[in-house]
Amino acid sequence: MRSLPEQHVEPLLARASFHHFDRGETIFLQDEPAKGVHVVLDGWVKLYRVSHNGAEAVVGVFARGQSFGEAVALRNGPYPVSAEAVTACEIMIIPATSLVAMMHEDPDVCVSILASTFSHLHSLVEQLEQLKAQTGAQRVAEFLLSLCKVSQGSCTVNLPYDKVLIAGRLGMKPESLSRAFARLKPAGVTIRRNHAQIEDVDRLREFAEEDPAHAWSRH
Amino acid sequence: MRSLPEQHVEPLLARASFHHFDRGETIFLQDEPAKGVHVVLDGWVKLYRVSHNGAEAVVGVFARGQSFGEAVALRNGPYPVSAEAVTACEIMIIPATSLVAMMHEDPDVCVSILASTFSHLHSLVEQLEQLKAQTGAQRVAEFLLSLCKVSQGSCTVNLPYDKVLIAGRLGMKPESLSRAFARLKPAGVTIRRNHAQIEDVDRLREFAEEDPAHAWSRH
DNA sequence: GCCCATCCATGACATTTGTCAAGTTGCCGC
DNA sequence: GCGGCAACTTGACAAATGTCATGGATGGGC
Repeated sequence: MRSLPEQHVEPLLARASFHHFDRGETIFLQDEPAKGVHVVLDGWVKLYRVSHNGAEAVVGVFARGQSFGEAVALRNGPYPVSAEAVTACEIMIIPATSLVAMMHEDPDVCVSILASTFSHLHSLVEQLEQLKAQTGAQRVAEFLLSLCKVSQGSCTVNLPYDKVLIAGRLGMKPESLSRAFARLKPAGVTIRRNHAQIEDVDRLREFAEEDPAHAWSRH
Repeated sequence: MRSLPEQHVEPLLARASFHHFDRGETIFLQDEPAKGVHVVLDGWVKLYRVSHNGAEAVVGVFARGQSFGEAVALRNGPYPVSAEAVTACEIMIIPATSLVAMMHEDPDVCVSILASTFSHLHSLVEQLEQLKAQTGAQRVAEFLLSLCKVSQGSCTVNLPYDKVLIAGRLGMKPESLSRAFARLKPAGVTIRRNHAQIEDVDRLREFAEEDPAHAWSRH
């Protein structure tokens, strides 16, 4: 939603509704009818699916400034995922009808919405690639790199949410995440509390991109 | 694209280009600039990503009548995935400029495009859920069920493409697919050549939805 | 300060999956 | 029919991950 043309922001804000959610509170559930586009003003939100057997698969974690539910709101369908506040949250909901009205006035709004939807699509594709092509430890490495502001040298990053959620986001159990952290130690990563110290970003990147199949052969 | 309002089909067809691809031929590569929306007229197309270490992750397999590349074409960005003809294919490419022009005339076209993009999004979310929450054998079971036309009783389905691709689509190696097929035998599935015989659809569904963690406990 | 709940790390073990190698099957051209 | 190729299956083994149980650290409430 950040790409929305400036002149349209005001009227949308006027028709939006604002909500507070406490940590752990459900924002909406899978299969509920869509209320509109959700924009995170503050806090963290996770999107997840619960499968038949009860397992939970985290599909995305959203921070301040990000939005979700564009496509589903405009189609007026049911949510394909559930949403839960991971921390206390402020959420803005823009009713689909406002967006539709605006789309009729200015087709560029379509492109903005498509842009946002596309970035979700892209993120899902990346998650799939990582799940299929990387080991747990490598996914953790990528995750740390994505939080890292510098592109070389050393760096300390803050783990943005608790480890159970990080594990879920990366498609593993918390125990596996712990072990993955341990396995990153030789690559120069130290975990203390909710901080991760990276000795050398390039070294970590190399670790993340190496072929898992050949990892053992190098001594 | 099937949901496109009727009156717009003709002008799009007039500006579209048509292409033939042989089996195994590359349709486009990741990071190439997008040419437009691709519609499969005949054959099968796979979308995939190649990660740093060379592993290939299949992200989608498309059949006659399906389209892909909507969002990326309209954003004018690079493809996030590569596309390859799995069988000989006929592909129609609709230039993004035609779509943009049409969007300006009729905002409902936006909704059609969003609908298509959304269904891709949904499919990716489902894949993620399955990868994270189900065992290989269960994913194979779901795959067979999705090919199955009947909703109960017995059924014979045709495996639409070769097993290497099925394995890739389900996030496993061909060897694991073979073993998964073997494990489905007790659930009433027999594989012969490229046909799968399902004794009882409900029984298979039950197998697919059972909690993998408790699978061993039931004798 | 102390207790307790929560989060996290670790170990032992079962299961699953990948890897490598070998064997089987069916198909095609001759 | 025969060779030869490609697709597939199977087995043995190693690595990765999940499961369950335990114990340690941290931080809040009293």
